[in-house]
Amino acid sequence: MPLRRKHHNAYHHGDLATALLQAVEDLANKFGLEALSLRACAKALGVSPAAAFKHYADKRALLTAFAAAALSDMAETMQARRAKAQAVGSDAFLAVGLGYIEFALTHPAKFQLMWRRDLIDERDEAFLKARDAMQALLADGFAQSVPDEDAQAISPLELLAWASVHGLANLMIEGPIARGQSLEQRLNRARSMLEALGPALQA
Amino acid sequence: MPLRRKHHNAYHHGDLATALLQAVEDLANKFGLEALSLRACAKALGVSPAAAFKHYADKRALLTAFAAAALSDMAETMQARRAKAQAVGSDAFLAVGLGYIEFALTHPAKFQLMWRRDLIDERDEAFLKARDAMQALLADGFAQSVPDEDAQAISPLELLAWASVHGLANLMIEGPIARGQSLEQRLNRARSMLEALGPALQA
DNA sequence: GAAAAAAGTTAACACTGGTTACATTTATTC
DNA sequence: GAATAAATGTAACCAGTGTTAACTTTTTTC
Repeated sequence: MPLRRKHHNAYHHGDLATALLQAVEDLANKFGLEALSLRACAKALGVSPAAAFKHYADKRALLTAFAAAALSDMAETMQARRAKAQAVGSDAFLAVGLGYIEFALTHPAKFQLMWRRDLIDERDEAFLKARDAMQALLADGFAQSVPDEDAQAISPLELLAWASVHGLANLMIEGPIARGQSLEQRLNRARSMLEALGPALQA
Repeated sequence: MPLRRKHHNAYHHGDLATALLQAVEDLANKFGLEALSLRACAKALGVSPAAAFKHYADKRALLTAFAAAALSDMAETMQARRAKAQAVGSDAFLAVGLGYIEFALTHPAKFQLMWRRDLIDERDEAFLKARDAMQALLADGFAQSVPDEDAQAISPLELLAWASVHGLANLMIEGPIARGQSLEQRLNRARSMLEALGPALQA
């Protein structure tokens, strides 16, 4: 049964637009990105397949909106981690890197969809804005000790940091690393990896 | 027109089993993994859609065979790189890492499909064998200076090396890094990244 | 309260894709 | 050269998907 809110009964869903975004996440997490379909989302919400088109032009538009929101989410999470670390005085780099990996592991659908060029519209303004914002945050968080000549360019060290957390997230989500282990165990391995990266950052 | 070989005319293809593997690669590289279908492969080979089932139980079996071959290919490539580097006396670690990335960039279909748990049968013996072989090769190539207590376990340093090349490959293939740049330019960035990793390996 | 807008439903279309049953053609075996 | 096996084609089935058109119900507007 859908929730009933002020001014909304069973016929009018209330906020189908955001409910669809949630359905995308739920179904993608349960059955995988490839099994995702508009019809499945509609069915999960108890709504007709055609209803989605009143809120999104097509499937790609829905997934693009989802990806943009996912990017913002991720950026927000990492920003919070960095701020917290700076406040406490602990390693901000480690906090950002771990935040990246933890977000990916706890929100696999969001993390995976935001890279799927075949499923989303990369020219979408909101999406591009969100992606640039996260990229800037990454460069900022990863390269605090490394002075950038060009703020746009990504230095080898920044790239190393980004690639290693990105790669570990992928290896853990769809690869053979740490399969079947708990989130804590995985994060411990991630922390070890990031600590091993330390010497490269001072050099 | 299909090639005609000894004892094979247009009706009997000759070696449809391996031709299908090639078709998988070609179509995946051209149109992406998601656009891949048995029918498209059959059409590309000028063969009926049903013909594939005489050689593979189903679509998944074909893709699994492809993934297993891809893993063997990749392992072979990296082994060759390592041997060459050792013969010349250059950095074997760098050679293996660059080999990983170059293989991924020049054979994106192979690289991407071998991680797609939703498309292949991970319990397949040939596939598992190939994956274990590559994993062993990676650990061996990446961790020459790092003594392993447990040969099965992957040390933080090994993980760092693997994750960074894996991540960079992914960021370059489907991510926003080095988009539109030539293979050489990309490999240069990869080399810079790997060189930045150097200090971590000596520590 | 009537008119218009918004949100949903129903029903269908068009297409794709994997898969199978059965007939047909070529290759191999004895 | 006949019999058998192997390889392919034909045709269809069936389930699923995105999408649209036309109609209905609720909400908002004036």
